[in-house]
Amino acid sequence: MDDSLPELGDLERDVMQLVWANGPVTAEAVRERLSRPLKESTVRTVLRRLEDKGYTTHTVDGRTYVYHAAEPRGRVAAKAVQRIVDWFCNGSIEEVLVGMVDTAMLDKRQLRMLAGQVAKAKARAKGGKK
Amino acid sequence: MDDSLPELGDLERDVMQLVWANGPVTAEAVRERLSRPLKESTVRTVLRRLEDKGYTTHTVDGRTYVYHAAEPRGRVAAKAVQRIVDWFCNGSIEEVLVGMVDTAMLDKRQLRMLAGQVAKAKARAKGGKK
DNA sequence: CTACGTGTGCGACGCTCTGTAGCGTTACGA
DNA sequence: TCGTAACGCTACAGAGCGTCGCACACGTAG
Repeated sequence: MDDSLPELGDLERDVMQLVWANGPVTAEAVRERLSRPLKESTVRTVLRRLEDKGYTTHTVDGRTYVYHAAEPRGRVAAKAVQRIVDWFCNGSIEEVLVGMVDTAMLDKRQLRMLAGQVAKAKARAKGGKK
Repeated sequence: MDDSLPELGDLERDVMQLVWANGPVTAEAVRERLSRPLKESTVRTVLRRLEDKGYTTHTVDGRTYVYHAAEPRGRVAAKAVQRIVDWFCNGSIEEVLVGMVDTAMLDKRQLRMLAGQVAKAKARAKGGKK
């Protein structure tokens, strides 16, 4: 698997959010929705860097680049978490999870819901995952 | 609560690991256990920066500084995760959790164990939480 | 009292990453 | 053929991090 994407800066993060939120987008589209008023070249540079880092891919429509998220948001977030767990290394996922519960990030409801998702994913995976 | 600690660089991370692993430590102690051979001043600088960032605190023993982890590892990891969830913002914890399950980071067993922890924490919290 | 060793903080330098652009180039559409 | 709209490339300044050297205290042996 293609793991461990490089970290992102603030602007890059914001842009990714837009990419995820508004389906495939063009540099212009991103620029328009950005809170800060930036030059197009700036946006393009960011988009390109994002692609270099493996966060996006682009297809060409006429002479316009259309950027797509390379991976769904949830997956990327999961990888980020994965990395945390990794450098916490010896620290098992459990340790982190416990920490989360301890910090009241997770409550019973979410856990229940999670269990449901697990079951679903499990079933799905049984069929066609590697 | 004092949330959101600054991010750490590679060396800083390694040092923190040592601090967590080997109880309170002195700069010398850290230096000795570090994989890379670094000058003491380097280690001290890192330790100091770590303290600035709020990851450690120090007490003085004679004229030697003894560094302690400001927060347990699990808690810090949880906060890191929290931050991911935050900048994923709209993205609820659920989304991330689902991503984890999807990436096979979490399996049923861990979920079950987690549920247990939740219950325990819940009970404890019932008494004195906000 | 003085000189030495040990532990400390501070300031610095080089490198990489990130935000932010300007510019030169190229391919349609009129 | 020319103007315009995209694009990529190169640049540049500021921040963060890894790495130190150096000057300054303080306790202790002469």
